[in-house]
Amino acid sequence: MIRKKTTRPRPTDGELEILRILWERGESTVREVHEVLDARHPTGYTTVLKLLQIMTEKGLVERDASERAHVYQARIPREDTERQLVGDLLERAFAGSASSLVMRALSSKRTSPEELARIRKHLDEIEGGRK
Amino acid sequence: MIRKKTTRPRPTDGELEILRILWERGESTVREVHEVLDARHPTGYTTVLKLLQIMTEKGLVERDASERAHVYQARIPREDTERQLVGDLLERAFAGSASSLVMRALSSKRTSPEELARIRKHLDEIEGGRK
DNA sequence: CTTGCTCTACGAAAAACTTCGTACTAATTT
DNA sequence: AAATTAGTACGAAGTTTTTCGTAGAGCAAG
Repeated sequence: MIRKKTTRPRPTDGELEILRILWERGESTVREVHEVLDARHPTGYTTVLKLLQIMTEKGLVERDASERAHVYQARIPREDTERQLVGDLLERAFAGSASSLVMRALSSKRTSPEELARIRKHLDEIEGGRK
Repeated sequence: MIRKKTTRPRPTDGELEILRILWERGESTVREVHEVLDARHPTGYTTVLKLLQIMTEKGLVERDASERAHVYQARIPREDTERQLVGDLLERAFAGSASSLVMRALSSKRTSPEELARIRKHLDEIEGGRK
């Protein structure tokens, strides 16, 4: 199969849910992923299996089939995916204006003083590094 | 048809594109929306028409059929939609951590000093208002 | 009036996602 | 050894999104 050079499409909702579990837990079997997912919202075992198989085809995860229960792990880094998703939303809904996006993010949900402080620190780092 | 009380599903990519045009232009005919959209990426006229019809059914836009060329306008405010989208992403990908999201937003694309200043101002306003 | 343009309505195909049932195989228990 | 359990593979159905083609109505020129 030929590798796509173009940018990856955003992961779907289902894919992202699974990726997050794999990022957190690291290598996991279908059963393990299913347990976490099923607790959040009832899901059939084979549903998770199928999704993992599709994600393997798409190159989102990697499968180790050496054991009977295959072991999966994410193949795309969390940071990259987060950047992709937020960058996509930035263009799609905010015409590239980061300040609008940040403003909405902060108004969508009460943000703790600690969070706000962390954001300030990021800003300092960025501006510091640029000056 | 019965009106859903639960939260609206996120607008799809196509819907968002059209909503943005309506937010910008205000009331518009299919032809007007099509012109803008087609310039961005080639789209058939009836494709836009159909999408607007579906969006009417879904309650995303409102149609004024008094003239021969129906006139559409967005029925959901831009701010609400932006908040919805960013809030959704916040939960879906960042487990509610606004600072992580902001950090990624800023790293997904170089942000101008003006933008950064604007963000600082938002932070000031939020913290000021809270104290 | 008839031809042609501009619209809307509607059906429907194609792709992408989600979900699950069934079949089959390998291991484990009784 | 037979029965149960734990897995994978695969097909397929249901839904949602995207995209158009075709039909038909209304109006305006010729």
